[in-house]
Amino acid sequence: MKKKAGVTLVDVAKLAGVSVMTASRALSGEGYSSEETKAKVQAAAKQLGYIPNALARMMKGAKTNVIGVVVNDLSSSVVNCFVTALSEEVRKVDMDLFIYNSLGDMGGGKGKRLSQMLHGLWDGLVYVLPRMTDDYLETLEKSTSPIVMINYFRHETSLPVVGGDNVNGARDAVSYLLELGHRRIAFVRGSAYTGQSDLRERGYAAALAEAGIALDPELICEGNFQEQMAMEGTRKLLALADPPTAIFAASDAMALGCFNAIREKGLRIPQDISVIGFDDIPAAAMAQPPLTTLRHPFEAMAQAAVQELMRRIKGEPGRRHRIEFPSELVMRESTGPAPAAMPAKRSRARQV
Amino acid sequence: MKKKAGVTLVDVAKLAGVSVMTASRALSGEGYSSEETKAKVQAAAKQLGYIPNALARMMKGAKTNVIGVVVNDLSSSVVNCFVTALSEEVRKVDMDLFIYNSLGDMGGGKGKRLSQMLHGLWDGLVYVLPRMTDDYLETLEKSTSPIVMINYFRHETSLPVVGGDNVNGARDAVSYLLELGHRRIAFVRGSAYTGQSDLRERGYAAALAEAGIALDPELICEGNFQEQMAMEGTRKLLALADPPTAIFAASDAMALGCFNAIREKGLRIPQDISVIGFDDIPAAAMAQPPLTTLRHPFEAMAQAAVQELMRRIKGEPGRRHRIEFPSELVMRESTGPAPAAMPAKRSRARQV
DNA sequence: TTGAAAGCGCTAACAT
DNA sequence: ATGTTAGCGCTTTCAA
Repeated sequence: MKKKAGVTLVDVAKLAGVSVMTASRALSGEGYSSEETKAKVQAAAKQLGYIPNALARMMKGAKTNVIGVVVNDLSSSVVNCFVTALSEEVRKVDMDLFIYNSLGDMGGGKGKRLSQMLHGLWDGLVYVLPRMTDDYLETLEKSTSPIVMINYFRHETSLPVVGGDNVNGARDAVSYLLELGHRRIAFVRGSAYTGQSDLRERGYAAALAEAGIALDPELICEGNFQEQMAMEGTRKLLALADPPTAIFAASDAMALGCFNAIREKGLRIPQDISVIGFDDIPAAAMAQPPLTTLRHPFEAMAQAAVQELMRRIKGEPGRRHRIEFPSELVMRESTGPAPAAMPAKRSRARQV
Repeated sequence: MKKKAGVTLVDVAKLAGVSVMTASRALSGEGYSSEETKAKVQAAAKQLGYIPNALARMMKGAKTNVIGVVVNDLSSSVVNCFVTALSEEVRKVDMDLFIYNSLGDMGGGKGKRLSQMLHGLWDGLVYVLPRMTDDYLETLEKSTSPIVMINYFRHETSLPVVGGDNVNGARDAVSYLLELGHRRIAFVRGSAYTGQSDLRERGYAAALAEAGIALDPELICEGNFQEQMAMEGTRKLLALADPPTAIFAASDAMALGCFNAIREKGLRIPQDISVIGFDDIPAAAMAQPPLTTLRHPFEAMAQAAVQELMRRIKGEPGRRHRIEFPSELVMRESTGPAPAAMPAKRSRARQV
């Protein structure tokens, strides 16, 4: 296989009886060319089944008109929501979008390959909920390609970050539960990679502090943003001597895991126990009962990310280093008033 | 911006005091080069922060080592399962994988752009559950690039197709319900794009025919593979004078939609009504009750697709034109014996 | 309006 | 073990 089977512009030009350059112009519409030659060239192109080689075109102009999105875990609903929103935004600015699934491997192992792909193929990159080593982040910061991150709070970084307001979102969630009369409110953590879980926990602690309720370490349970682990954690929570009357899960997926553990025990949501999530993934609205949660403005965030990226691609200065979007409390049916407390429990709850 | 900011191999070679070619060899490890120069060049590359331009490299060898996956709807769980499985398979053969989300637009509108991207960037393409116009399919068939499709049955095609055995899977599903004593079995259709829904419906019809039960058009309801529409359809099904005792949904997502409508009516699954899905997406196992369904062997199918694609990329003849994988019945808790029939209904059911 | 030449960054093939 | 030449397919000069 010496030659790539494809038809090249040279072939088209030859058939049309013009120079390569003329053919190029006729097909791209850039520069001048008579209607006549244009028609002739287009006919030739069609006849030969000519398809321009994207690579070669990209090599010249520094622009590829492609934006890359890097994710670690495509099966995450949140990631999915962002990717879908980004796809639509990118289309609006007339670029193409390719998604690269690093399968959780960013910086370790073969991560090197990714950072190589990084170059030349894209005009810019969006990292969605990235999960990267510190080394990798450093490499990225040094890179000259335009980069924007979505929801990365693990470290301070010089890269632009578009994110939700996790602290205030979480505070709102917990305040809402407090208003409903809950006092024993559990928190299910997510994994630490993006730093979001920590912020949400901070909001949780802040709301409790404002209400004068001491933090009970028993009520904080480990999680990884996924259903399974939240289910296991909730089982333990429910087995506590003084179990919570409400659970704030750091993600909707985990909130749905809580649902399962709660039902398993024969308890009702929200009569016996309230559950509130974070993110507002599609499954939240479809759950039984529909899940109360905090909504990320996915579309707005995607738009901001793309705009910021385009600005950098065009060489304009970035507008802001960090863009935060407030999360909106979506009240559905998984939250309700705290159940009337039993005397024994009441006394224990008060002791704090 | 005349020059791309990036450091090129020329810069590295200059700094290291060697020729470009030597630098190339030292970095790639191909061909001979002394340890000394290798070290020198690598140091220079590191110092300058050199990143090879993927594009330029691709232009030479006809191979890009990239496989593209084209999907219409990334938010579909089934698509997601395939993409994830493909990502892993592709990694095993040491290629990279990029995902292109056509957002439902394949052949119409800007579809042209996609088919252009097709060229040069990829060594091969996998279309997952494609949703394309006939024109587009024809273009693809004429294309010289290696292409494999997953679960496309809409038309006969010369392209290799890796697919599940929809007819027999559906037949198994319905046979199972029949064994459980169900006689009024509804079917919720999916959208027609890939042709899978039709095949599943055929299996449904076949199983009923084998059991000597006539098809009741009232029991067949429209759907689009998604939760919402199945929910609406199920409401109508349940409002029927002689409602079904079991529902076979053409996808898990729809089966979960059925769940909602059933619960809404205060009915229990599976005591009052059984539900069976198709695909075995992750949410199926986590549902309440866990959903009985037909499992696609995602991993095996992804592997077959990648292997077939690699064979074509390497210029070897494709092994098979069409590779089918049987679906496996996964019995969970959403199916149970048919409820004892009421006299009135019994008689109607018998009339067929 | 068209054409010729140059070169993007890299590597295969052939020298040295 | 290293350097030189040439060329991938296209577009950006510049000249006609």
